[in-house]
Formats: sequence, structure tokens, C-alpha cells
Amino acid sequence: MARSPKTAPKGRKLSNFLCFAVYSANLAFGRAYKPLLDKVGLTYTQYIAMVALSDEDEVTVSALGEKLFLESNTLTPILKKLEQTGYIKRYRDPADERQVRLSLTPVGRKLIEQDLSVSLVEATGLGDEFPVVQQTVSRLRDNLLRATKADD
Amino acid sequence: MARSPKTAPKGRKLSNFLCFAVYSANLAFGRAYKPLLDKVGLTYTQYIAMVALSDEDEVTVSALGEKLFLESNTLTPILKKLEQTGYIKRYRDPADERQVRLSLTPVGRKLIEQDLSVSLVEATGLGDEFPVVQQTVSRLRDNLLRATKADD
DNA sequence: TCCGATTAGATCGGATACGATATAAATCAA
DNA sequence: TTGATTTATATCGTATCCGATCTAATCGGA
Repeated sequence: MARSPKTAPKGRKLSNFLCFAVYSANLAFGRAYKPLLDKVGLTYTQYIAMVALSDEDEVTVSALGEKLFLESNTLTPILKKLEQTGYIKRYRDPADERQVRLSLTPVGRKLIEQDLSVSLVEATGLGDEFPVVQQTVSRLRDNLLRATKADD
Repeated sequence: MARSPKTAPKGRKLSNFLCFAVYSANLAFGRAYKPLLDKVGLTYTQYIAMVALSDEDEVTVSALGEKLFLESNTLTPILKKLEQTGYIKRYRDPADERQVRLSLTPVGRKLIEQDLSVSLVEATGLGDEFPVVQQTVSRLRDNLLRATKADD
């Protein structure tokens, strides 16, 4: 029951916080990807958006947003930047002019098809645990989002 | 082996990316905490900084930065905001005027001692897995940071 | 002791996140 | 059909992150 005087009586160790583990792991991923992405002139978020677009083409901004858990306020500037860089095209859907559809340019597709993340799999040091961790963290996310949406 | 024509031949499903799982789980945590933190006028990052300070007091900016994996360029504005809000004190170390030391005010300490995160543990839906996930994600972070630091 | 190198924070610019709001297109109801 | 409502993006303000740079304080060697 001994306590050090300078430390909080109820001091909470940061390492006990799952949110901090996730927060800092996300920072770490960003830094790990940075040297790879710098070579192709992409940021971390831009890269994730490109991956989502490589999975399905011609999607609307809001459909992409559902995949990424983001909305137009965040996506629009990123997508404009990607268009400006020449990796994607943005165009109004003729059938519904409210919607903006997105597609990878040939350059963008070629870029995303050369798997930039391969070398990082081993950097995670997770080995066989990799798929389990991925699935568990995804489930964590889904549970949190569901719980957050529940009380509004 | 059939492929839909509109989808990328080598399209990478976002769900296969561990980095995306972590990225989106971090967003989900931020949103889950938001209603709780709004009540006390803290942001997610400010809250994490407060937790770190409750764990150890009178630390320098760089020492806090080591815990949070952040540097002064990110921390200084956050700490100034926290000081302005009245939750922490910042002062130059008399023994070395280059260093700025940080401590929670009584108000700040009281705030952080009423555990705001308790209700979120169940929202993670992880049950008994909770400590394992926490430890695994932390290890993931450490491995990534080590690998990133290795080649510079 | 003195001056160059190092160190600790702070500042600045670019790029996310996100709540609130604006705008334009589409829909719906009277 | 027209005016009100809804929907899809976009814009704006605030708060992170982070690389690059600045400033002030300290250290170290000749």
C-alpha cells in the first residue's frame, strides 16, 4: 500500500489505457509508412484513401467515406489534393449532379498496385498473430462506433 | 477465381490492412470519448496528456513527449491550452532555464482522478481479451517505432 | 574564459479530423 | 408546379501531428 509522494495517489498509468495503445500505434504506423510514401508523394491518409479506391472504383464521396469512417468535410480537401497530384479523377455524376464520383487514374492505379506495405508487415513483429490482431482491432473499432452511435 | 470487371485486378481490400484497423480504431476511440470529454472541456489529446501527467508530476516537456511519442512542436500548443484552461501549470526549471516543467493544478488533478474512461471499457466489447489486446497493440507500436528508427 | 556546438522549447507551414454551416441539386407535398 | 424539405458536397474554424527552422540557455574544448 506504499505510495510515492510525488506521484498521483490515483495516478493512472498511460500503459493501462487501450485508447493510448491504439493512439500511439496509429502514430507509429504513420511514421513507419512515411519514408515509403514520401517517395511517391503521398501522405498516410491519402494512401489509405487510394487503397480504398483500388478496392472499388467509381464510388461517390459518401460511399468512400463509409469505408473510411470519414465525411466530406475531411475527404474533400484530400480528394482535391489527390486529383491535383494526378492520382484520381473527380466528376459529378450526370444522373445526380449532387454526387461526386471518384476513380483512380492509370498512374494512380499503377502506383497502388505495387504493394507499398509489404515491407511493413514484418516491421510489425507480429508474425502469425498478424491476422488475429487485425481482426480484433477491427472488432474493437466496430464495437466502439456502435456504442457511440447508440447514445445520440 | 472470378473477378468483377469494375474492381481492380489487384484491388486491396481495406479490411486486410492492419494499419487501417488501427487508424480507424483510433478515430472510433476519439468519437467514443468525445461526449465524455466535452463535458469537462477537454479534447482527446489533451485528455491523454493529462493522464500522462497524473502518472508522474513535475516532468519536462520532452519527458512528457517520450511518454506520448510526441515532440514540442505538437505538445507546446496543447500544453498552453491546458494551462490557459487552468488544468496544468507550466514553469521554467530554475536549475536549467531551457526546460519547462509541468504539473497538474488541484482542479486538473481532481478532474483526472474521476475516471472518465471506465464506462468505455465495456463499450470496447472485448471482455476478457481487453488486457491482451492492449498489450499486443502496444507491442505492435513498439516494434514499428523500433523498425522505423532503425533505418534513418 | 570564450566561442562554437548542443540542447530544450517554441514557431511556422502543410495536412488531417471534425462540428457547424453553406450551397446546390433532387425530392416531395399541397 | 412550386415551395419546403432532404441530400451530397463543400467551406470554415479549431485542434492536432509533424518536418523544418528559430531562439535562448547550457556545455565543452582550446
